[in-house]
Amino acid sequence: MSRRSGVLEFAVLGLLREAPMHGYELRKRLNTSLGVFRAFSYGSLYPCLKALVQQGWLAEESGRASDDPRATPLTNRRAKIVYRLTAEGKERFEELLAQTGPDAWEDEHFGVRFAFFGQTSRDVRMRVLEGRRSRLEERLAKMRASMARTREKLDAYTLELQRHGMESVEREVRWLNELIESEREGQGQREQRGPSGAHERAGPDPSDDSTN
Amino acid sequence: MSRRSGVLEFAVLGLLREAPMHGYELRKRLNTSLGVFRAFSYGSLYPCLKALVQQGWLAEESGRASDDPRATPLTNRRAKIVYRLTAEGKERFEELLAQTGPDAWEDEHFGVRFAFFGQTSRDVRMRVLEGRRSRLEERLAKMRASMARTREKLDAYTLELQRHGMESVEREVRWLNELIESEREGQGQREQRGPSGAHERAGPDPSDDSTN
DNA sequence: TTGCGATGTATCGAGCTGATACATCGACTC
DNA sequence: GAGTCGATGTATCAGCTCGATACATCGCAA
Repeated sequence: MSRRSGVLEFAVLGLLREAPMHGYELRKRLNTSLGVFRAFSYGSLYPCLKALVQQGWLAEESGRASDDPRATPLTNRRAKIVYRLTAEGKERFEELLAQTGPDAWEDEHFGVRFAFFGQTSRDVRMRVLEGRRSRLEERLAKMRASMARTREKLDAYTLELQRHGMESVEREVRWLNELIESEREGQGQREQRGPSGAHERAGPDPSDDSTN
Repeated sequence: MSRRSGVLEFAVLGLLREAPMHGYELRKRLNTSLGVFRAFSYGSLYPCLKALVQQGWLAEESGRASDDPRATPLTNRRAKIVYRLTAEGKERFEELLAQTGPDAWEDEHFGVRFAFFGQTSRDVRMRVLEGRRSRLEERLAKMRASMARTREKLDAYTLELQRHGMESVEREVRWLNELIESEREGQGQREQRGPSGAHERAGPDPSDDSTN
């Protein structure tokens, strides 16, 4: 339950806060909603769920189809194990939400933190966004220094790769700037639940309205 | 030596092709030159080096500072172990370079492959670039479908995260398009060693000319 | 009724990371 | 010249993650 699985813990608690769920669905949500940046496997998820139950933050609501007390998840006809957030788990999540330490803006954590921004205060959001931005600016500085140092020695393709990498980071900084600006504008007004139209762009192609 | 370490193997062979090096320097190069996308730790590198020596692709040129035959890396005053590519290793690298299978355009491999584009033929470059592009377009299609399916159910921040993620992928596709176009333009002309000015942008801030 | 893909829980080997240990070197300070 | 500090350099390990896989049921369609 260290660095990486801390993210998983956070995401699981956050998702279960909205509604009880079983492992399979939890994993699907993780890898679609939040999963553009992160992917988790069953090999991580199931042990994590067990650990969270152990901690008392989750409770199992075994949806047994059979009354047979001998039934186990393997022998039982259909053994969904539904997980529900306990009061302690809710507290734990609030606690994690309020944390704005450096962990919150590292690559591994930031995406998931952002996905749950709607459940926290603007103070916290601002701190995380600004922390992330300064983290990326540090990285940019290093990349620039490194490129200045090595630019002559490098292959054209290697250079192009570095250029593209740097542009990606620069782009993310611009994105953060817009978000921060958007949070600032919201100040004093009603407590709003999202970035205020920093991007008013068109949605995905409406011809693709598959409900599949 | 499977999926992931295959990347490390490739990168090590490629770097040593230019010049013999010892582990420490190898790792520095890995995490600056190619390292915008990937990072490798000693825990991966040293075992990999040993395995490559085992395979006969690398040879150790122990730069012993002492003549004492009892000297080991630990007791010796300064035990650099310089690795050199053998003829077999060179062959192996050519073989890997020529591979254009699906592996070559997955997230883990593509960056490193690209960094060594200068050492391969345009045919191979085209296949890898186009493979990568279609891979990303698949992903885009899935993301669009997923967004169309869930857009109403989602929090504004989650949506914004997905939007940003999708834009990142779209941006990479545009980059690939430019590169492919650039390779096509080079067709028939001299075998050129890099992307032909798809990006003529200014370099990093020239005020930062630290030689450090 | 047979086959297939989605749903669902669970485990394992292989591999990677961050931390750490140990040791030397050059440069700097006091 | 003694002490400190950061860079250089090799090496290992606990802990964690992933991809693959096993097993079982369900719904559906040919």
